[in-house]
Amino acid sequence: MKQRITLKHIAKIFDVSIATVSKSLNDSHEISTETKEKIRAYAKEHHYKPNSIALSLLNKKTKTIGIIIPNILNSFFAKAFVGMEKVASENGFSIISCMTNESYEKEVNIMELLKNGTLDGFIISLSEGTQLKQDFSHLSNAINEGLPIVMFDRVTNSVECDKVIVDDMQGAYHATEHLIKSGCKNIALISEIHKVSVGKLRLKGYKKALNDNGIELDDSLILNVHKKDDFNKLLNPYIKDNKIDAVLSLDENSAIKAQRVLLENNYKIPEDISIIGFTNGKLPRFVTPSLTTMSQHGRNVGEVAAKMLINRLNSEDDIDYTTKVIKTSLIERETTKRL
Amino acid sequence: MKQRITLKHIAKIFDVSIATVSKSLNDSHEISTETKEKIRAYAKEHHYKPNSIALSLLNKKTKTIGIIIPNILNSFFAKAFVGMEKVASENGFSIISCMTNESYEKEVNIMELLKNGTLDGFIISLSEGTQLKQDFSHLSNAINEGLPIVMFDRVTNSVECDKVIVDDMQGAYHATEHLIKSGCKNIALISEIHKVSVGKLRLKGYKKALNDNGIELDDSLILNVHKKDDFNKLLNPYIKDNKIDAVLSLDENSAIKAQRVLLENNYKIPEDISIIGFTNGKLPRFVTPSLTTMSQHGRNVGEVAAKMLINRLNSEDDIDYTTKVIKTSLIERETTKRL
DNA sequence: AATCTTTGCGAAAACGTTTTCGCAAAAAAA
DNA sequence: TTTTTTTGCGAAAACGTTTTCGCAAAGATT
Repeated sequence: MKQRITLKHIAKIFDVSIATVSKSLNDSHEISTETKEKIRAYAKEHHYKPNSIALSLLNKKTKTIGIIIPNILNSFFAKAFVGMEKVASENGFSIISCMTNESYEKEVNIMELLKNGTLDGFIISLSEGTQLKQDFSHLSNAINEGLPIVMFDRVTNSVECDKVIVDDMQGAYHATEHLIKSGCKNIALISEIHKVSVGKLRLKGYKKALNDNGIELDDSLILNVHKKDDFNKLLNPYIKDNKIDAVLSLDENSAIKAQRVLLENNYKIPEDISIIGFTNGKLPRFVTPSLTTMSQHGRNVGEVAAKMLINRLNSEDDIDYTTKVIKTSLIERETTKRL
Repeated sequence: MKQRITLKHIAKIFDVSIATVSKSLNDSHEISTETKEKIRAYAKEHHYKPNSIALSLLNKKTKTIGIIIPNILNSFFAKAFVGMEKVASENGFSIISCMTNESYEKEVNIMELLKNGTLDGFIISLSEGTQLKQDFSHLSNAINEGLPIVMFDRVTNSVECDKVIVDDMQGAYHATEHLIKSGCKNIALISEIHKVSVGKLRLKGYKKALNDNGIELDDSLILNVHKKDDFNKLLNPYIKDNKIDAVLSLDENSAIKAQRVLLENNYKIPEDISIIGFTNGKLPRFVTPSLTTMSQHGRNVGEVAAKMLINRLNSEDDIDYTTKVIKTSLIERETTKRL
């Protein structure tokens, strides 16, 4: 285990000061070409790399951003993460990442931990726990301590900062209207995410679309489910009486789960019943029949969020906070009728 | 944008030296209770947090590990990542993560960049590019510079370090044998990953199982495919002549793609043809019929890898390098016949 | 009253880097 | 030759922290 080479080492070798070495490596005009060349040659040969910790301490900048997401196994977050990683890496930033597993406590702890100087700023999507508790002081504290935040997807109005959101309401509205236009009248809404902001907005879009199209809202068609729920049981009452002719799922999984149950009950899709889901991962594409979904363009969301943060970090003066809205788009596949 | 509070600030407030402040906050017996209490109270009130950059510089330890994976959208890597994050966070380590997108250049660049002192060690799964190029000097350099590495899944014998691998050969052997025992004789092998170590090992297992069970190897049944290939075209020759009665897929996607084509061609699964895939993400579980897969226990792989690295980092003396093998297990679902 | 011990604190070094400023020697100009 | 300018380099401070050592004052022991 060799010692890492430092300016001091090199200085000793050539019997010069560390200042001279530093300046040589930075190609300062203060140093003679001769000296510069021999020092740079030596440094190169021995793979000298400036210690970035020392630089961070000096410059009070770490060129590192913290990304805090609820769960990387969710394909929307995974895609957003990929987008951020791309932009960060293009701009010479490193990424420190954390998963909150939807826990408020983990979110607070991890942020407290990372406020210790290792980071220049945060990109975060709120955990379910945080959105339930409605306590955002860990976020405002970070901003007060000089650490800018970009919130994406799951955001809150209670914190003033840059935001990147998906037009969830509009997306759900669009999806619902698409179902209506293709002849569906009894559209069940299934959601595992009724507790988070995003879920609420999508519900709003669903309701508005029904209303605008003269369909009365039937509360019994709104199913707020949990991850472990048995979809067979859940859907049974509706299937028995042929009560529904479409399913709009607000999250990644429940559309697929519903589809399974419907297929098992010999429904023809999309003839008897149409399905639209949210979040466009691999799943909807590969399932049979392939699932029509609203794409939230996760990668794009991530790219935009990272750009916003990096812009702010790179700019001298204060920029006004902005909120960017990424448009969803409907990816038509086999679970909906063509209009 | 407030200044972050430092020892110096506090020292000035109470007109003491920074040494006194530091000692007070660390509850040193050298300082009178009175002084300690007032300083600690003030520090707490003003949310003082020691600057970890300064500490890192002092201790030459960053409590941060670098995780380098080809692609987080692959569910095996995503799961491994989750496992690592869990273990790291439990042990007070932060994670800096990077995706190579299978590129040798990106892998080298990112490692060079991160060798600058920000990290205590690496966990890496080699990119396809690196496995093709067979140039591992960026890895051995890291080790020489005192940065331990744990390699997982895609490893190489050319670098001596800790490793966590899946028993790929045994897994493929097991899967193949399972197909044989359920009556299959013409088992097609489809692989998108023939270029990487893991794919080669699995192929070996497949061949050995055939051999051990007295089935002659038919090279025409081995299909090395590419991500963008059209599976319809690809499988057409085999379908036309009913040439195969089973498919063993070595990667995450091709089993699903093959299944689609087979279903479209009115094969009954598993009666006419059985399918087994590798990598147990959401996809195989949700697809209809659900897909029998070899689980590689990604989360477990990740946990073990992180533990190995952290153990090494936390221990004073040199530990011998070890390689841990995680056993795969067959998850029987609907694409294989029950034995 | 003289000595020894304890208590409470500060000075300074160390981690690795960049940068400002000063200064001597060499080169150029007078 | 004397003065001015340029060239080449080093000393020192700064970033924020911990820790070792030294030292004075107070307290305890003779």
